[in-house]
Amino acid sequence: MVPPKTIPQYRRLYEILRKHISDGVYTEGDLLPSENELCQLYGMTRPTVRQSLSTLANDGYIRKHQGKGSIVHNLPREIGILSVSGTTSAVGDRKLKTSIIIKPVLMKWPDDFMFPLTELEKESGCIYMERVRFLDDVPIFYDISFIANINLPRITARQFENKSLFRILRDYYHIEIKGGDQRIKAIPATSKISRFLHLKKEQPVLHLERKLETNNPGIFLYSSIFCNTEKYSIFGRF
Amino acid sequence: MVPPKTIPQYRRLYEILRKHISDGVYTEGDLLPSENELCQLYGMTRPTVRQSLSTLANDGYIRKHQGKGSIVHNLPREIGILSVSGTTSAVGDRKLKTSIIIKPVLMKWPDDFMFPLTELEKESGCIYMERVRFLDDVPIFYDISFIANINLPRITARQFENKSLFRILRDYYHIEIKGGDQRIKAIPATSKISRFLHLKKEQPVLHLERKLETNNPGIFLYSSIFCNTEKYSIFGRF
DNA sequence: TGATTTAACTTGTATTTACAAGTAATATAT
DNA sequence: ATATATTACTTGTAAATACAAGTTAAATCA
Repeated sequence: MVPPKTIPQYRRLYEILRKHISDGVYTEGDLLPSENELCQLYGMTRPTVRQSLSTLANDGYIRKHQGKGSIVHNLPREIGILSVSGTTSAVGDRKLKTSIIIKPVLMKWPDDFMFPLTELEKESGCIYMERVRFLDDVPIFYDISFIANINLPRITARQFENKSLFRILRDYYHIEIKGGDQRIKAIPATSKISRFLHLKKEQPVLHLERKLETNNPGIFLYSSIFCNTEKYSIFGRF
Repeated sequence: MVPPKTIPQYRRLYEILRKHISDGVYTEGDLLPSENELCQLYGMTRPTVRQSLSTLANDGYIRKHQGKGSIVHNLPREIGILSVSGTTSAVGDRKLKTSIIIKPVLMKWPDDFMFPLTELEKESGCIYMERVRFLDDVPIFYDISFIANINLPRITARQFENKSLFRILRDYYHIEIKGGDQRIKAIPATSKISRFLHLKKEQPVLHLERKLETNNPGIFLYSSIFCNTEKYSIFGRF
């Protein structure tokens, strides 16, 4: 479905080590093999290995200490669900069940949209959808997503039930999320939000407004996410 | 006060470019000089220049596009105040005025502390302080800070009025913040919080619980921050 | 003119080499 | 036995080099 790309070596090692950490091969506090050992083990040179390790450190999986080594720092993502920095960690996503509130529809952009739009985006209209995501049958996220209707044929006809929006975009349209900005606020739940998240009205919810960048320079994915943080928190690293 | 250290070249270039961006020498959307040009301009090799640029990209100051170049992305930190990822950006700190609620005092750690503590930390007791930070005379942050009382002679006697806690720690005790974890929640304001942040009781506030790491492996700085996000948001990048 | 190819850029990935600086355990001297 | 110095690790910084891959604009061809 997607053209097979050659994965860079440093990325390969990154994925291997990340998997080992989340699988528990290495656990909290463990010392990773030294950079030179990793070079030998995986047949790479040190700069390449270092690129893997610095990405891992950036995403919060390890801490590097000069003279000591790389120490595993597996913060409890499974509970924290959503990482604020670093890759949007599909880790926590595994346990999330998604239910579609409004299937993808084509519509005009809202007036006073949360982020400024380019002319191209404005005149293209947007694909709109609403979802609620559950953890252990408790609603945690109420997501509203927007994406400009540019080069997305038949997207409103796709099956979103089991696949994430990210996967649909990647598999059918070769659109990959590369990063983004977000704003975070605490707001009182509106009646709509409280209904979807099973909360009382006016109860505090976390509101994230995100602009995600893709490998296609003109195409952004916008989302407005309301989180029930009564039981779970959002994690971040810096 | 602090022993002068040699600053790495890549760090030097990072600071120069960061300053240029926040000073407006380069503005949003501008193309930075190419890597090779920067090499010539500052007499470094490309790997060194690239290290500067990737740090800038990580902190959200630029976006890199293969084949195009590095594009300035100066998100409005001045309004956003506090960055969630990246260096804790003293940028926004400049405009913040601090008022001390409780001067640093030595006390026992609270029971049920927000993060697990080491034995050494527990038996050392903690330095405790409370502050409120204002932007344009509007209270934005209510900070509660904890730090283990290890190798911090006379800290309770220091003048905190104009200096940030970070600066005190760095200048007098050679303690540098290297990174950290945080949890984010939306909670209703308690009466205490609402008083300090000039909000109504039960109004939503953002609650950040942070564990900051220092260059001293055993010493962490903990803080519990309550944010008034009515007018301003917290920014993040990922 | 208009479409296509080419060339000249840009950043991305990777190797090799060298030395600096921090850490920890071992060996040595007192 | 206790400091002190050495040594053998670790990661950090930096250079020089090469080619891959994406972008853009100029040159070429129809």
